[in-house]
Amino acid sequence: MLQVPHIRANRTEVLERLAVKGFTDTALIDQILELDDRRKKLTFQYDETKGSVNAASKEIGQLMSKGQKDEAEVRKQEVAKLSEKLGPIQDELAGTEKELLALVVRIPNIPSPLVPPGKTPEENVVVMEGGSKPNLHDGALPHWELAKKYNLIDFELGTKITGSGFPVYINKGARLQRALIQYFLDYNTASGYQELQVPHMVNEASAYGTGQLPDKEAQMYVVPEDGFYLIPTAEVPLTNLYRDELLKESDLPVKMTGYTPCFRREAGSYGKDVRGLNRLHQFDKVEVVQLVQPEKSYEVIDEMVGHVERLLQSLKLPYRILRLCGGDMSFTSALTYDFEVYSAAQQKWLEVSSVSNFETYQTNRMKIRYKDSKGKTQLLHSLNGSSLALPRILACLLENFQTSDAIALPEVLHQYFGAASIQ
RNA sequence: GGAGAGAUGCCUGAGUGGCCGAAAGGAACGGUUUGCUAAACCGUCGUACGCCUUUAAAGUGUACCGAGGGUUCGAAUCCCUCUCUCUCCGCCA
Repeated sequence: MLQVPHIRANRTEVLERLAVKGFTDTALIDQILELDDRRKKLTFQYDETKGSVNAASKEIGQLMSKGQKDEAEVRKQEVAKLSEKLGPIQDELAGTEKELLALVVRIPNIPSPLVPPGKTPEENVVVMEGGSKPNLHDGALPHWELAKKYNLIDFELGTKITGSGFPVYINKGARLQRALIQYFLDYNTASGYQELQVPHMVNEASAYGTGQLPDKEAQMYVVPEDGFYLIPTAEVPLTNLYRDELLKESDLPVKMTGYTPCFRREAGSYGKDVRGLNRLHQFDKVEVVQLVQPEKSYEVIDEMVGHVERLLQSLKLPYRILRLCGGDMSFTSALTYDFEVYSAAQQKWLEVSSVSNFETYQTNRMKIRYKDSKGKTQLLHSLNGSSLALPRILACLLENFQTSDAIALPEVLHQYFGAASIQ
């Protein structure tokens, strides 16, 4: 969430920038500033009153120890009266703070000046296109047909044991998936990311910390009996590892990577977009997360984009990088690059990674801070990206590298997969 | 799941109603000393939110001793609820 003092100091600019994301609720901003004023006034009132009570209480203690009981009794009566005022102030203050928080979380992150204007995905800016689209032979198949032909994935079986959107990977399909995970993790750790295995369920505080709650509750699977949420991405547990931490500058940058399954309800999805591996309720993903000094985060996002780009290049997949426009980027992001790979048989681009800088939006909520060289405590910037989401990569590998009687895998995978092709 | 013990600052650990934002030791940081390392000595060593202030610093107030409530003029300390950790037993990959 945004920092109220920042909104106060830059009200006009904040509003201008938020408009890029389609946020124009000036009234909300002003309401927040008013509530914050009230909060300050009440805090002052409470502190003053409580200060008097504390001082008087100390006197009573001294009177008692001197044996002046009568005088102490008189003072007690006075202080009790003063104390009575405290309760209502405290209640009002708590109410104000709660109300304030509820409003502040409704403001999206401020888009960076790099964010192009626009409302729809069509207005995203292609900043890079790489690799080349294959010329498929006649009778080339979409990946769900290939998965059947080579017995790699059984979608019906998944439906039987769980439901649609939960495929079962079989034999070489399972092995290829494992090879990709291994390759991606190795690739990330070679760049200095620390590998972590984290829980696949998180508590409410964690889901709140990265912004899944309160807004996106409907997108998550919930275990109500234990108050847990199945993670929609490794970003949630990984970033929350540092919740409420105060880091030293020497701890930075924090670079983490982890493989996890991701669970998404995808309520409202339907149609051909969900065909095959295009959109699943459970899928595997390797994620990278960084926590860095504010002045470095835009340098770091470029570095992360380059990191993911080289990974895609190594897989020999045609890809493009989009800088998302204000209307298409997520609520919590300040700048996002999406990576898409070309699914040759479906003849469409599939998103396989999303690299974002959240600046202090997440860390303010999670209180992830560090002490800078001057000894000043300030919020870190958080960034994350996928490197990479598995199913769509798998789909593109199958489709793009198919021949009439095999799938010829890119070279980097041969060793991990244990073969050069799927027959 | 049953029984018991516990939760204090970066760590260890004292504190059972006012003199406690909190002893002591360690770590860390700064300095002095030093041929180097080490040691010794001196100093610093929480966070948040207010107020004051031209920003900052300084100053000052309030809150925080697992979380939430309660008793009291006054709570780390007493009471209630919850969460978590540890030990033993049971169960188990």
